Amino acid sequence: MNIGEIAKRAGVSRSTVSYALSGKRPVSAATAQRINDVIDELGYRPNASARALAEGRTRTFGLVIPPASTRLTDVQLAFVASVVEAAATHDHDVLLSPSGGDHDRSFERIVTGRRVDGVILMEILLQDPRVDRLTSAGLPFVTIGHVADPAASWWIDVDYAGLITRCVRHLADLGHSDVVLINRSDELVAAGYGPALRATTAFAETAEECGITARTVCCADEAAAGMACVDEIRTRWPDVTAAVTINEAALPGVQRGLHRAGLDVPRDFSLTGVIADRLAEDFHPPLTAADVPAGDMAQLAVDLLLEQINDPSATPRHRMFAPSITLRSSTGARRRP
Amino acid sequence: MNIGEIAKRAGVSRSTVSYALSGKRPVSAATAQRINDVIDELGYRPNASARALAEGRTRTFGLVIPPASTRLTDVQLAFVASVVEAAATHDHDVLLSPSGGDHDRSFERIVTGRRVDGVILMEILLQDPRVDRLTSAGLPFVTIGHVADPAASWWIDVDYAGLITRCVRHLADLGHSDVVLINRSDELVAAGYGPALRATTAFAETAEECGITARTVCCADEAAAGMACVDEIRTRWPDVTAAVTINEAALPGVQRGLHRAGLDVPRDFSLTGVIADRLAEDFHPPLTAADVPAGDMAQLAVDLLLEQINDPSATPRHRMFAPSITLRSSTGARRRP
DNA sequence: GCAAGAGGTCGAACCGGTTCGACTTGTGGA
DNA sequence: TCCACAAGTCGAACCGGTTCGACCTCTTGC
Repeated sequence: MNIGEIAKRAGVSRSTVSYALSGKRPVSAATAQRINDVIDELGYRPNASARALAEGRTRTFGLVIPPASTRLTDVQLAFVASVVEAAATHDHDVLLSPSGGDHDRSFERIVTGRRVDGVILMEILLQDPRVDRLTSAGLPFVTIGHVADPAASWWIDVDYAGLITRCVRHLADLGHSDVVLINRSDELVAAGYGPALRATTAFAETAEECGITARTVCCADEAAAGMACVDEIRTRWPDVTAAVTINEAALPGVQRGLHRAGLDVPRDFSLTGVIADRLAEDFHPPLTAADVPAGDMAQLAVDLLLEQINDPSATPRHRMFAPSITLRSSTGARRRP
Repeated sequence: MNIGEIAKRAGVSRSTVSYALSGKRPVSAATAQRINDVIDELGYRPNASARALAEGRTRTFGLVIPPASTRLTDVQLAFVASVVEAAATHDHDVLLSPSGGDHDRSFERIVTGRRVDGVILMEILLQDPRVDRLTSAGLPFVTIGHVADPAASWWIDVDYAGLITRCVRHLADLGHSDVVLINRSDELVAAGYGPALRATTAFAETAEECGITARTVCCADEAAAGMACVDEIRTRWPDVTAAVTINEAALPGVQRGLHRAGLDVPRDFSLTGVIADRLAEDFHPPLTAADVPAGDMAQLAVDLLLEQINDPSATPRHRMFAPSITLRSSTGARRRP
């Protein structure tokens, strides 16, 4: 069931079979027909490892996901699924590699072992050792989020700053004068996670511009933390009447915390942020939020990666996504007591 | 940066380098030292494709997931993450393949191209063409869920029948006499999705045994359907006071539907079923449910697959998981009107 | 003192593809 | 009529590893 067997049965040489399959050199119609008949009869498909070895490309991408310990958010999950789908349309496969934590062996294996032609890195930090590693290994990659020097690499990002600005303005327009940003975890902020930093800055700036009071709180990526976070907000800043969040995973807890505190959304408290559309719609009430276009981002990430693989000397391209904010029903005018 | 280069610099033959690396034949301490020095200096790692070609094994598993269009449930997501992690501890990688929809090219590529040493199949049907395909290709595989002839293949499953039975008895003990099973989608049931069928049967049988009235309704895997489903239940069978579900994805909608109908859980309506623990805990109120041990299942799936790969003639093994039901606060005594 | 066997190393073959150079044959233009 | 060139095919080299058989040397046991 290898190419030699096909060649023998079709009465041609191995190279002719290869050319018939790839079309890189002309093959007579009669020969091609005979070869195809044999292939169909035997259900032959070339061995991927052999092909990869000879061609020097594996037709596989690596997708580096956050470690399994941190549960994937809805946006991330949608992104992963879409990457696999987009890769499939280009006849490529996707190798998963959890990163951070102890799983750096997996990352190393993929990078050094030449298992993949390129890598998509999720959740990168402003200073990310994995980026340096890929650069020194000369392996094409696209990051979700950008690093210190935006012009030097290929990336896709969400304009967190712009979105947060719009969320804050929206709340200010509704009359809120004390708002809080529910950020992602302390550790992530400390590690230099771009979206968290940009959100913080934009939040503070826009609040000042609108003349309203801004508070910020970090919250681990889990429901329990979200609940605790609401308690913290209530006790530290009882005047806060609205929250903006980029922490999807904490949302169920936030919701529960508000409910337990006897606060109705949006009557007593407004809630908005950057949230996957499916999640935002599933909430009750449905959340006014910036819907991250995970599918489009995945598609583009794959396209950029392929572009880079096909032309290693191409100049880096990138793209900032600025999704619009969808008005649903979790934000409302501030009630004047 | 290939094995020949290492050999040259260390002043030995390529085979000696190979043996030094694999330990399959003894190499003198001095030689080994020299080779390792060179390897460290150059940061050499063997090319995965070449190794796969020579060894006849790729050290990669295929994980066949439901297509991207159907959003993964929490249990499924946890399972995927755990499979990747378990594979990593054995120095294996995981190739993702969405299947079921149009993406069977991806499945075919993985199977026929010998890209993987074995496959883990999620969400299989009682009659599943992919199982036949893998069998005829002679590729080791483990299924999550079992097929018609349980003794003939390797699988892991959750004892849906047993769990549903316990859920129903639990509700019966609490005094409920009209209960409904919120099953997964019509299509899945029609396609012969095992868990859905077993749940249906067990539900009906246990209800009869307990002398209570049982209703069953199918519900698509999404929140909106869950909400519609509650409406349907309320209008068709107003006497129903409790629900058992195996449909995680519909839960947010079910919850919202109950809330809109003015029903408090568990005061007016009890809710239980087979649900990922994290999801059950994040609900309000937290759900009394059978917690599917996704992590353990993933670990075992990987172990079984490796066992099969290492000894293709081994007799099939399987395991039925019967998680216990965790009492939380979504079930309560039926209120006698 | 010698055979048996273990330790250590090498060269060559092999895994299953792709690709290059060369060869043959047929065709059209000068 | 002859040449140039395209079409069609083949054999060999190559990609980067692993593994087998053979060889040499040094112990060890009888």
